[in-house]
Amino acid sequence: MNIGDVAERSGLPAKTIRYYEDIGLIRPHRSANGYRCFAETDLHKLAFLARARALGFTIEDCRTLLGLYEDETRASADVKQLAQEHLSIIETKITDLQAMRDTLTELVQCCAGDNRPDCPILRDLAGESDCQERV
Amino acid sequence: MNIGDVAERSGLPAKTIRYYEDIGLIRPHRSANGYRCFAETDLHKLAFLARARALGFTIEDCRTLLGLYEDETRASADVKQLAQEHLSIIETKITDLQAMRDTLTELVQCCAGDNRPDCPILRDLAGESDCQERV
DNA sequence: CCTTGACCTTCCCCTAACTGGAAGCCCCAT
DNA sequence: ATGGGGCTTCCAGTTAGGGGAAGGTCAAGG
Repeated sequence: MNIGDVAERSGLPAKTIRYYEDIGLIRPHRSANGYRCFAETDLHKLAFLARARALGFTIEDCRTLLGLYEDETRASADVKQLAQEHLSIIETKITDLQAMRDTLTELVQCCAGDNRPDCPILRDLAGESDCQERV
Repeated sequence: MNIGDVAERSGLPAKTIRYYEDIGLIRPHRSANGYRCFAETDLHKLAFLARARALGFTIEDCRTLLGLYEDETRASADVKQLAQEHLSIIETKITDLQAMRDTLTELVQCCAGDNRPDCPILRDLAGESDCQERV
């Protein structure tokens, strides 16, 4: 398979696949003409990577996960721990974003949104918090 | 004030403050010795930026917000719209992260986490989804 | 046989928002 | 005058690729 084929079948852009080779996540063979030549196992790895990335794992996590996947003597505890650490990072991000969302929602609700300059959002950013004197 | 003072009072690292000058968000004066010399208004702007950044606004949003803040003829509708657009970006991120969290949580729960190699997390990533045959 | 277009290659620069570090000047205290 | 801390600029690196240029390759059509 050429890169275009695996790109289509894995759902990853060709650029991304070249990048993954660059950083050593995959090692496709080369044809006589210099083209990358992908085997089924390469495609399988790329699909693995695409799923792991879609779950938000970093590239380095993906490298570790691939290594564990190929290591028949792995302990599932190692995989689980990696996933749990990633999970807690995600939960932190969710919490942070929810705090932003809550504050922003309140500010937006307080803002008239008309053609006058008076704006509680700007007042809040400027440190003169009011916005209906929230307790 | 020197940069160390405004750094402490604004809560922003000196590096960040220099960066903000670099990209034109602030324009502190210079003392005879070449040191940046910050006025109260500069400190005020930095605090404004720090709050806007903490709410997740991009630097370019911050630039716009600062401009609106200093424009006495602004319409609060412009501020509100910017905030609403940002809010919807945040909500999208939250939704995406929650989907990741839900999937990961399920996978982690299915994984024994012992010293055996069998692992539903890796099976899922490899495309052989099982994990208690979720409907 | 030649050309055209699609595909492939490498290479380099660009992103956001900083952070780290090196080399060197300035100021104050001892 | 010397030591330490603070200040300056500049360069490089971070994540995970994306955009695009310059050029090689292949199959089909005229």
